[in-house]
Amino acid sequence: MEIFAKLYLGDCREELKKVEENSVDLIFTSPPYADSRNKTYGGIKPDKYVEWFLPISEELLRVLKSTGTFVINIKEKVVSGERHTYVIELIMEMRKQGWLWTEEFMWHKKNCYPGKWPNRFRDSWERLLQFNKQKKFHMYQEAVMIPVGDWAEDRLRKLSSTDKIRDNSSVGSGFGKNVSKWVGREKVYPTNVLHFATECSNKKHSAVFPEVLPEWFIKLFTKEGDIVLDPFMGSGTTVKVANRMLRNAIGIEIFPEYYNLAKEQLESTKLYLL
Amino acid sequence: MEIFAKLYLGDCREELKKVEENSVDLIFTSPPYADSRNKTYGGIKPDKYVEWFLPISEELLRVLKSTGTFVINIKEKVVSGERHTYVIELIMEMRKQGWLWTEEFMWHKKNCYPGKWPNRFRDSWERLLQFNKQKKFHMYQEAVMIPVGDWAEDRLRKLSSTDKIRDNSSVGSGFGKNVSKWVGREKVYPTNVLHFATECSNKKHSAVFPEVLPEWFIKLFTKEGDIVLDPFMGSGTTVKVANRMLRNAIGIEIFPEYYNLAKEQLESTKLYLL
DNA sequence: GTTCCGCATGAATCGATAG
DNA sequence: ACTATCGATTCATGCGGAA
Repeated sequence: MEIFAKLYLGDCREELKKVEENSVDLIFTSPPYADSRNKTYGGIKPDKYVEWFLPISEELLRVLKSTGTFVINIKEKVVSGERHTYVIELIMEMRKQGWLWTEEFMWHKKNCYPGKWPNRFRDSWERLLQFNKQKKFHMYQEAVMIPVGDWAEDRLRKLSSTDKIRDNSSVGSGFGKNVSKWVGREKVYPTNVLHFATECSNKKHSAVFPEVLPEWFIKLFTKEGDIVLDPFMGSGTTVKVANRMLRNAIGIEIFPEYYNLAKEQLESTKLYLL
Repeated sequence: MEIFAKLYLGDCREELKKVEENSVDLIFTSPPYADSRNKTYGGIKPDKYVEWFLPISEELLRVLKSTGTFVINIKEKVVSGERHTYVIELIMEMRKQGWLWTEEFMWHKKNCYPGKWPNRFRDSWERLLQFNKQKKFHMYQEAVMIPVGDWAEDRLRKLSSTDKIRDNSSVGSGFGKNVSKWVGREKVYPTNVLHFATECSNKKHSAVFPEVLPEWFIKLFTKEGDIVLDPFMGSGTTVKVANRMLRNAIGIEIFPEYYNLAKEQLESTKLYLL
């Protein structure tokens, strides 16, 4: 099977027009949060966030297959002591565009940012909003089943990325090495709460989310040969994981430095696939 | 110290009028979810939920002290394949009433209800929305500190003596440099994600939330002798826990059977206090 | 070849200070 | 009064070099 990765350098509001309608199986993305990544996206103000995003979600609605899924990773920031409402406003407005707000998954970040304040604790969770175009969509629940018992989460978390790469070819999907240890164990379906640590530490580039996050949703909502889109590619975590899992990938990134980084990483993934 | 428990039988829209304004330190409640508990509040339809709740939150705003906190345990249900929007609409509307949406805590239900559906997984989290009347409110963070993570045990135990002596002034403000700061520390502040199992005991009445849930918020937002209010008392979990923790309690319940159950349970708590 | 330890680094938030 | 910048505060993780 020939797997492609199409990368576009530019503003996704423009670049998305090049993507064919009803062609994408899964959109997984983490758009710049309000007031962050100022240099690349001009630092969207919280009050302007919905207005800024709606034209993009309109395009995403166009390119997604009717059976496809859109998963967006987002969290509202605190503005003058309050949680801002732009995320929940966005949900309301996207529904007016025709999106169905199917589910809200919870990403529990085990290693959240530290800090102490007189009026709040550390924020250790983010939203993963699932949107669909219709009630019936493709979902491969068996692909993300987990062994009974809570030890599984720990095992998965501690697998190094090299371990995962090495064994992917033989297993075809996901978490590789430890699969052998699951044989004979009873498996259950997971819940809508995901426990993953962020990848910080001193790598050359640290992504905003760990590879296991897009991996989980790619397994759940696509099969091999499907098309995965990330309109805010960043350093290309989603695209890279998609290709490794034998899904086609489309990535858009406005910032040349990130775009090039993504391209480099894809090269090494390609070599691995051969 | 004399601790009271005032229980009212009736519709909280009426009974709340009997509560003095600016008198309550913490409101902790889990209102009937849309379409559930049909017999008590007439089975509020999801589309009417906000409209139904706003007069109540208006009264709650009146009775709460300016330094007090309102915590509401709620989760939107699925209606025709979508998460309904009544919860996020409620947030928007309560802000118009003057409430500040300070924070959204996450209750991760470790043993959530079993089940399987073709297009979604088990729902294992609920929202705990924190509202306040002003930016400054009472919060006793030290009361809910938790043991430090396992990482510390392994690592700090073996710190060399030079590491322990090393002063931080020479290195600047780097937190990581200064590991010695963590020697002897056993407690850290929690995050905004709470991991509590639901109580599935075989009592006659199963509460909608475990006792540790109101306990955690009562510890965090009140001190002994303060007043805790639950306008949807149910079988009285919040009221009972409050009294046991030497906080005064006010509870309102519309359904006589629950009201009586709460009264019974309070009697035994009283005996315990003596 | 393990295990152990030093260390940088996070989608943070508040309060004070400065323009 | 309203915005921009800066310092202070705080944990958990994985990499890489050392034992």
